[in-house]
Amino acid sequence: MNDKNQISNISEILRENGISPSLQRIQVYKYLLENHTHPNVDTIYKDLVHIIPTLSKTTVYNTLKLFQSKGLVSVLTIDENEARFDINTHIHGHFKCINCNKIFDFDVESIKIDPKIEKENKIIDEQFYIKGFCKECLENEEI
Amino acid sequence: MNDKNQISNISEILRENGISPSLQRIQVYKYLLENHTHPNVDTIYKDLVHIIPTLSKTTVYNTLKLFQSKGLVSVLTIDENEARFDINTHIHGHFKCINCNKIFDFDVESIKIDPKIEKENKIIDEQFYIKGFCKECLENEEI
DNA sequence: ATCATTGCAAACACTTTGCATACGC
DNA sequence: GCGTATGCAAAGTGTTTGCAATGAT
Repeated sequence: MNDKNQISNISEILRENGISPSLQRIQVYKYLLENHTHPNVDTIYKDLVHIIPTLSKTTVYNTLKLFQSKGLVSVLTIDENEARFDINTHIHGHFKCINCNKIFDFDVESIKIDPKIEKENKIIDEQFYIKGFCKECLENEEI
Repeated sequence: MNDKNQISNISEILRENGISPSLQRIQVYKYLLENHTHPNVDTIYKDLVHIIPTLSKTTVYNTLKLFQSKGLVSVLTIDENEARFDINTHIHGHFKCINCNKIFDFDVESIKIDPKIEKENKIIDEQFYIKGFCKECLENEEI
């Protein structure tokens, strides 16, 4: 798909979710689609300001909050200091290395919880986090 | 168990974990033992300052960080704004209502993840969070 | 006497808010 | 033209840091 088509696709997705597709919103969405790296606000801002020189961090915050309220993105709170963002796809887990701070996805095959929880409450979002030392850190360093 | 016994028990637990049992540390630990309410730092501080009038918030931070590093408590990052604390017991999930902000525990019967994750990395901590609307809010309000 | 712990105040970092400017239909 | 979106600057808030005072052995 060429860039023009992709942008009109994104515009369509945003419109379907009740969001008027401004340049900034399209670019933030495109960024999250293309970067499944759990970026924080600062990273998104610094990368996009090259494309939109007038971009402000406030707009990034506003946009992400808007996307979140429409269920387009999920907020990872695995990091104690700052929010990280992920395009909403299938449910998966996040592993954070407490040595190198890398966050990576992993598949979750099934989670069995007390069925009453799902029956009695309305679930909007689920997150499964694991923290520890990642493979690379275990191999490269004496921990 | 009377209070004196409990305090010497807590002292023992701390000592076993390489922590010298100061008055402040004992009281923070006791508080977490008796309040499974996922308190934040401010709540712990405000409740304990009645018992230890000279207590400072810095000490609460220091103590919790120390406990965390020894694996005595786990830090919940389910709340985007602030850390919440829980005495480390068996693994269980946390549900946070996005309407009333209450956090409650629920049983997790099993979580099946890609076995490679457990084999290749060293897991220190696991957290399973669900956000949504709780039973009471669904019953009492039109959401 | 020495080393660890406490606690005050200041600094930090992420996030939100207020408001004026600019944009889009 | 009018309502919405943007973006700057300032304020807010949870947390950390520096350092002096205190406490324990």
